[in-house]
Formats: sequence, C-alpha cells, structure tokens
Amino acid sequence: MNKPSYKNRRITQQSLSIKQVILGSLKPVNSYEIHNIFKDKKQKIGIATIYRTIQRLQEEDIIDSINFQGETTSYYQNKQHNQHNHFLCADCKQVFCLESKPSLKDLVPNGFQWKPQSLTFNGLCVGCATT
Amino acid sequence: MNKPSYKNRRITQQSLSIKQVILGSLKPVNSYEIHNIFKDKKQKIGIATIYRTIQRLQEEDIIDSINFQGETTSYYQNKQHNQHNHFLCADCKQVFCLESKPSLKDLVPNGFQWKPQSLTFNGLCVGCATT
DNA sequence: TTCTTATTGATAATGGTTTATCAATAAGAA
DNA sequence: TTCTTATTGATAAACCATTATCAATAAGAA
Repeated sequence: MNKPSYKNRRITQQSLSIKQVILGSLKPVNSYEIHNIFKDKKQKIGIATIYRTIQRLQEEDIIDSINFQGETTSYYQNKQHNQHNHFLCADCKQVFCLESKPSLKDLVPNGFQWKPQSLTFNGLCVGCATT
Repeated sequence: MNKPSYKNRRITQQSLSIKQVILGSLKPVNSYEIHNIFKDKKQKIGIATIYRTIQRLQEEDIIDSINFQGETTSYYQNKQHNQHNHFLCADCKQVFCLESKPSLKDLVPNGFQWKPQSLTFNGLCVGCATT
C-alpha cells in the first residue's frame, strides 16, 4: 500500500466522515457496517477508502480493533486512559461499551500476569433480557 | 457438502484421531494446527477430512468453537456442565483453559442479564511472565 | 487562482480459510 | 468373505476480507 509522508497528509471529507462514524458509534463497527452507513446516507464512499482511513486511524492510535466471535474485525475509539469492557448480546449481537471498571486482576490464577485490556462479556442486553 | 444420514455414520481411524486431538488438547486448536499435528506424527489426514470431522463433532455438540483476536476459529471440547474460562497469552499466543470459576455475575451492569459462558482474559502466561 | 500531488473510487488482484468434486478406499452389515 | 456405500485424500473451486492499481479528483500551499 502506498503511504505518503505523515507531514503532507490531507484532511478530506471522506476521512473526516469515516472518523466521525467510528468515534461516534456506541459499539465497535466493522468495514462493512461503515460502508453501509454511508450507503444509507446516500453518501458514496469507496470500500478502499474506508480501509485506507481505518489504517490511518490505527497508525495514529486514534482507533483500536477487536474481534468478536465469528465476526470480522471491528474498530472503536482508542481511549488509552479510559479502558473499558464490552458486553456482547447473545441475542441481537449488539456490542455495548461498559463504563464500569471491575477489578478483574484478582481473578487471574497465580503465576499468570494480568494485563489490563478489554474483556468481552456474553449474555443478554437490556433490550433482549426484558422481552 | 454431502451429508449422509446420521444413522449410517461410520467410525473411521481418521475421525477418531481428529476427535482425540481436539478433546485431548489443553487449549482450543484450529484446523491448521490439527493438520500439522498429524504431519508431525507422519500420519496423513487430508485437510478436507479435518473440516468434515469438525463439522460432525459440532453437529453432535461434542466440540464448540471460539474466535480469539486475530486468530482463525479454534475448537475445543464442549463441556456443557463444566464451563470454563480461557487465558490468552499476549506473548506466545497460547490459550489456557482455566479451572477456577470466579463469580463474574456481579460485575455485569444492572439491566444486563448474565449468561454463563466462556470468557477470555488477556495477559502473559506463566512461561512468558517469568522470562 | 494556479498547480502539485495526496486522496479517492472502481475494480482487479491477492491471500487465506473453508467447501465441492470425484475416483479410490475401507467400514461394517449381511 | 462379499458387497454396499460412507468416508477419504488430492485438489480445484468458492468465498470473503483486505490490498493494489491507476486514472480522475480535490486539498491546500504558494
């Protein structure tokens, strides 16, 4: 992939929109979902541009990626000083970013070294649990 | 994929060996790893047979699958009444099956319904943490 | 406003996992 | 032991996410 120097980077409507979508999403989104969001908005952004922008945002540590069971790679805002966990609903498959920061450190067995990182819970979300 | 009736299923050396490998493994294994294990044993089993057997074992609820970050699908024994968590080493990428069953139920936010299932911790395993 | 060149979009190509095909083999019932 | 047919192995093909290509476009410096 051709990669121009960081200095001469240009801010475009497309890359701005893609960045907004990822940072504004309540849950991690994958390339396919991002692509569809713009289709719905009748705003045409090529899939290649989405991948290029994702790569940029990752290089700049603005977004991070995560893989959920059976799903393709999703992207979300990299809040370095705001580590958070996820909740994957087994029903609607939605992923929620959790605000609480439970201390899971003590749950790791002796000898294993805990490394703070995101964690995925599985279950039913509020919407699905009450219906 | 051609699927003969369940009744007339035949037990073969290959499917038996593959089943043993998955059930006997300390960690979830993927198709590539299973294939390599037989290569090392100088026992030739085609990759297609491995996929066919995996599908069978899944249909029979003998094994379950899991996806780890950036890795391809892995398979492990489905111990329905012996739920356990996993520990993914950030260094050697090995996955360990944890024996302890910490009560994570209370860590799930209000409104969300906890559904006991496997959980993946991230960090450094015993081997990597001490070197 | 002009002009250089980074970025875009369409799409072909790539790469890796999984599945289909089919002749040869072998499980296991009779 | 014979015989039907499920299973195998080799490999071609399908599939799908991601990347490369390249002419056209547009950001933004001068």
